[in-house]
Amino acid sequence: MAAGHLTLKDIAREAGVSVATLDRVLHGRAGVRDDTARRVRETIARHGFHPSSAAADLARRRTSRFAVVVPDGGNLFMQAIVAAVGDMSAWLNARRASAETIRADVFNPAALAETLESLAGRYDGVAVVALDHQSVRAAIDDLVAAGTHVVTLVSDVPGSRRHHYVGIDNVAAGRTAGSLIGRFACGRMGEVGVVAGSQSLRDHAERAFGFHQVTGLEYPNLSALAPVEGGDRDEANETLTARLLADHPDLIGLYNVGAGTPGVMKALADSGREGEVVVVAHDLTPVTRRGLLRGAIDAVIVQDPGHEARSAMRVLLSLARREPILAEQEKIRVEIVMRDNLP
Amino acid sequence: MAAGHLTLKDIAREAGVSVATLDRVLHGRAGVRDDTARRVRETIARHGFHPSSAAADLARRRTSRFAVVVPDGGNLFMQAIVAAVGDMSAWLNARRASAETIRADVFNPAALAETLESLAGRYDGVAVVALDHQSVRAAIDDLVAAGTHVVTLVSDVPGSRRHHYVGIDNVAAGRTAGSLIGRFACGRMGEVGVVAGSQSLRDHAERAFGFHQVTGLEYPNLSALAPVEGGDRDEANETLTARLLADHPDLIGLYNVGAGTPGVMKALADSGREGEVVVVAHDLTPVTRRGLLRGAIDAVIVQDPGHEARSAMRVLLSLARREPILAEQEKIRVEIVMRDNLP
DNA sequence: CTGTTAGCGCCTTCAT
DNA sequence: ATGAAGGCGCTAACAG
Repeated sequence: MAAGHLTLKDIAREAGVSVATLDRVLHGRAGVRDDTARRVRETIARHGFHPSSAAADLARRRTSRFAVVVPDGGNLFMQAIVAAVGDMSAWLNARRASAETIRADVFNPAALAETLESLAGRYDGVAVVALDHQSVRAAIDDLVAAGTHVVTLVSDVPGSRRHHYVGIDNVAAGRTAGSLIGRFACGRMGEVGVVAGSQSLRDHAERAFGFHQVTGLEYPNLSALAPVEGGDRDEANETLTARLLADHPDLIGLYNVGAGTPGVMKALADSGREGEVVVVAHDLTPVTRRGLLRGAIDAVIVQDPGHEARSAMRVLLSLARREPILAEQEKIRVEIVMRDNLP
Repeated sequence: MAAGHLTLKDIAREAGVSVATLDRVLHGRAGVRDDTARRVRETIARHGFHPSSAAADLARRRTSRFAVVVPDGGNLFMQAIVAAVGDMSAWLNARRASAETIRADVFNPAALAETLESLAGRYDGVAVVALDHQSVRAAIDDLVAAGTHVVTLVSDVPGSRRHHYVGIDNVAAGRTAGSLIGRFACGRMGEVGVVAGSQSLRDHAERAFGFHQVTGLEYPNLSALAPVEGGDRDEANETLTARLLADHPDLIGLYNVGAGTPGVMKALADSGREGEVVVVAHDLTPVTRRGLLRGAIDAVIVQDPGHEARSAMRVLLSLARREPILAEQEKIRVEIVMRDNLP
């Protein structure tokens, strides 16, 4: 490991070829005789040579335009994603890349698909908070076919040809919520309410599935109710939760699968049963944060929106530059946050 | 946000100066009249201009050598850090930088200090798993004074002049462990054993502190015992844990603060009380992973060694390049891992 | 105080 | 199938 890093020229000279040939080998381009290529590769390997990414980027003079498609009228979580993307503009700019966020009606498959279609050709990469639906899947496949790199963000579209999914394993998140409520219930007998945004959102459905899986199999003392859907809206969630509490006097747990936690907490507080009911919710917001601190919420399942936004941008950039992506680094974890490990 | 990114030349022309002057302003170097500088800065801001980092890196032709100082005979966690550093070599190499790992006797302040001293001048940056001790602190300060960038890794030395700490808030980690055991104990009355590596390791001491803080204040049903020290060794921990279990028939919880979890689990299994005692440990290893899966361990507090190693390298590189570091991105979280969110 | 200019290491035509 | 040579945008001498 000496000083003065080696350069293309050094390796070329040692391999007895020109830098052009070396470059061809380095990038697997055609036009090199097999044995020449072999000899060159051997020299590269022997020195553990890696071309300077700075020089490569400079010479390639490639610029990339990315789009981030998020729900319009998004909740705090989505706003955090948008903000994080904005915070990366300087970073992207220094790398001759840029990102724009685009609002779309994510609850409307046709509209979302149309928005995606309209992006073809105008962007080198697209990150999209997607709805898992036929037409959306088709739109994603079309984009990919047109040469655009696509990553799904937060909510995946597994059947599609998207290059990468940036987000958590939502079934695992739901299972985690189930275990948490199961443990915190301490063997008490009772029912557990599940409030979701919409079961047609893949992430919500998967969370609810994981949740029921664990409570059903491992906590016979608990009976998890079928999810009610409030569209992630505070008022709807408040009404639904109030009804849940009224209808089930022995409700001992609440799992809020999506956004709209303020509504759930409001109804719980109004019922006077705050503290008696074990509550698990998703995502850190001022409301969930306060809920944790005063003991009204027992745990929050978190996926860091900043991590996700940055990961999406890094992945799109790597795809554009044809660099390998570090899987380990890009994996988004299901985090459990309690009062004591609040970030 | 049009296409063809702007360049130094463009901005210089528009501001009516040469690229040299622009460069001076851009890097806050002296030799520019105030009003010229102001005018130039205005032009830069108006265009949201960011110089191409690729071109800058290339022109600067700077190479950096980093050292990562880790405990010799390290445990699995330390091995993971070393492995992660190794995995970054290609990445670093492409950026004209390199990292070597150096073993040191971390439990011996004098030896560690001496190792650190010996690094002065030979490296541009040092990441060190430090022992919080006078002589180590002095060695760090000397390194910094000599112009070497220093980041502490995993265990901090707060009084020192290190540029950055890469690691978790260990008091918070201890509190989290306390809350977890408190909740999982479900109000049962009893004692909780605390096994540490050494109270003279700052991270262990802080975790134990946070743990006692929470159990003492919020779980009157629990009485946390004073920490016993097994030096992170399996055999010692096994002996200590066996004694703990024998001496305290009403022990209902165990918190293993450091490494050596295999010893603790062995003793617990042998006592036949596995499953009755709530167990919280640190770090994911094959043993803690298996413990979680079969229910012998209730939760594991995790700091991702891969994240930490990468963060340390990124921070050292940013320091060397005089780039700002993204605090939000470099913050290491206290993660709670249960069976269901095992990564 | 300000401007000119020669590279940095690689990629990419264009010749051969 | 291979080589030669001109940039890419920025930095750092060196002039003025």
